Amino acid sequence: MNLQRALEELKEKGHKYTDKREDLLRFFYEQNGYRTARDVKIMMEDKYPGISFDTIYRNLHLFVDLNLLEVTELEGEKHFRMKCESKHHHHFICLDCGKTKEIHTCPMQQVSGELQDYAIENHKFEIYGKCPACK
Amino acid sequence: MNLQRALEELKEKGHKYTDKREDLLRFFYEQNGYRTARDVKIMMEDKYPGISFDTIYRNLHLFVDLNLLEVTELEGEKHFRMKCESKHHHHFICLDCGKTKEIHTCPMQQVSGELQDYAIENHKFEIYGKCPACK
DNA sequence: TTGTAAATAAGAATGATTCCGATTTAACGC
DNA sequence: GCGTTAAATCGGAATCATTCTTATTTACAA
Repeated sequence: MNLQRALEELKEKGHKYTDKREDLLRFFYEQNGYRTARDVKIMMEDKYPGISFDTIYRNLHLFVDLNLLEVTELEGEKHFRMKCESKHHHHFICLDCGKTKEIHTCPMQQVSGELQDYAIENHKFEIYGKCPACK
Repeated sequence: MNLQRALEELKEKGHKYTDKREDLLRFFYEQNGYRTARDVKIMMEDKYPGISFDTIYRNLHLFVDLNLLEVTELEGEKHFRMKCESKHHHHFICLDCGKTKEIHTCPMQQVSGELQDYAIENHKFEIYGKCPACK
């Protein structure tokens, strides 16, 4: 899903187009890593001085609901990244720069047998460390 | 490791014995699930009215450092549980009651090949849902 | 028993996130 | 284009988890 398609999706679901939303989405589409609300604010303040955290969080959560972004919790802070289009996978996350690498191993098939009477809702498999550039 | 052994460990590392520390550890040893600092405070207030969050957090972190407790981040809050003694494994976590079930599948062996030039520091594999009792 | 460093209490401070009331704006129909 | 209206935004206060600070208390070794 590219930026144009994402913006159409927004409209189809009855949300309004705003410059801020386009720029926020573009920010995530232009990188391959997790970013915090604070990162977003710093980036947006160039063009929109005085943009409020309320706007940023509201939109981040909207985009997560619309499945345009995904979120993970790291060091007491929510981190967001563009939603991957490729088939189900997990991520290595660089603790320095936030960049990610896809991991195409998922242990859930082997696990299901161990959880017969449990209602599985979701799962998280993440690997943390330093990417080659930050090492 | 049982409660007595944990308390000895405390002393060996040069920390003092206090009733609060014993009760805090016992609380975790008596259950099999993740609990928040708030949960601990509520439990402790019966016996120690006016116990401060500072004391609770300080001790929780001390016990994590001493490898007596482990911690995970869930819904914007840190959750703690007794450190498991059995060999490396992961957990199913009930989103209602916090109780856990050990998962004896770890995908890290298969993954290492995908991360040749990366410095892996740690990883997290957790499954979330409802346990049989809460379902 | 006493000295001292560790532990604790109480409450202020911090940092991320959410809420609220007032204002602005996108989009729709005319 | 113009007016209407619900959605979006702003600015700042509020909230919630967590940490810090300062003064006081306590465990325990000598």
